[in-house]
Amino acid sequence: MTLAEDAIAWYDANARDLPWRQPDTTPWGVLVSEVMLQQTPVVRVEPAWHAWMTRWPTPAALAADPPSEAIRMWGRLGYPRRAMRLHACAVAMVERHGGDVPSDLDQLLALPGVGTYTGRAVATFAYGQRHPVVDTNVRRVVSRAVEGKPDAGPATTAADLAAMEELLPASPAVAARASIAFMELGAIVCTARSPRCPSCPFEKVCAWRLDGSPPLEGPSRKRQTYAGTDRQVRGLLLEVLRHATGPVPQQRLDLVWTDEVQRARALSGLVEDGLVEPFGTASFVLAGDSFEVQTL
DNA sequence: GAAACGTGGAC
DNA sequence: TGTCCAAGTTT
Repeated sequence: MTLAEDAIAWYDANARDLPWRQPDTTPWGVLVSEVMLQQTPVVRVEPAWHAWMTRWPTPAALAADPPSEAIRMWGRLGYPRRAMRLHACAVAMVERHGGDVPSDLDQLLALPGVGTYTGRAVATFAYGQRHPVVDTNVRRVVSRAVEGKPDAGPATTAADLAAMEELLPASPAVAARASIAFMELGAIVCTARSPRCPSCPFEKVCAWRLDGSPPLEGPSRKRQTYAGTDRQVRGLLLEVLRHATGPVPQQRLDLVWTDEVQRARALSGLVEDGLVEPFGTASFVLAGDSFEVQTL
């Protein structure tokens, strides 16, 4: 048995029943799920995906609404630029591809918000093509099982794709199955913390396991703390704008953060990013919001 | 290639 | 309680 075959057998018996994996899911549904899942856990994506697909069953439906509605619908999934790019992506698909999600990898990669992972994921899972699909789960599984390292180092796209290519069966359909199986394995068994090795189909062949599961050595790279960052301030500002039923006066936004310099920087950042627009002289709205001018 | 970019749950 | 982590992309 190859690693891919083991993984597929395990997947067939243990895969989660996720809505975007249903056979009747459209390529658009797959694309939406992939974008929502970028850095966001499955449990938070599921309800958001259902709501999104109900409101906008096609790219054309989303493209017909302003980006502000996409940003609102995104809610608290995080990284709201993804909502904006998904909207831009829908507009681009209407313009370039007649409202269809393209099946060609290069055309996918040319869309806003679609990078190396997402493009290959859609080409593979929505269209059944044969491409290595490498996300953080796959990188960790390959790193441990094949290379014997406790965890994947920094992403090296070309090398990561080549490593996964080595493990991929020849048949496109089976290769797609292998990719989703590796991802699922990394998500629920070969996890970053406390991997469930006794439940792993690779337990007897995993290079890391055979080496005694050595821990990661050296100090872990420091992560940026969230509290007090511009990101937090942007989040607070956007939260107010999402709930707005009209233009939000500057004075209202001033309440979310006391540091004026940082507050101004965060707001101008949101405007530069295209998430927020000035409205009149001293108010702001989500990009694309068109409120009636208030009359006294 | 590093840094920026949200949010919430688990340990 | 604070750190770590979650199907990445863009600049």
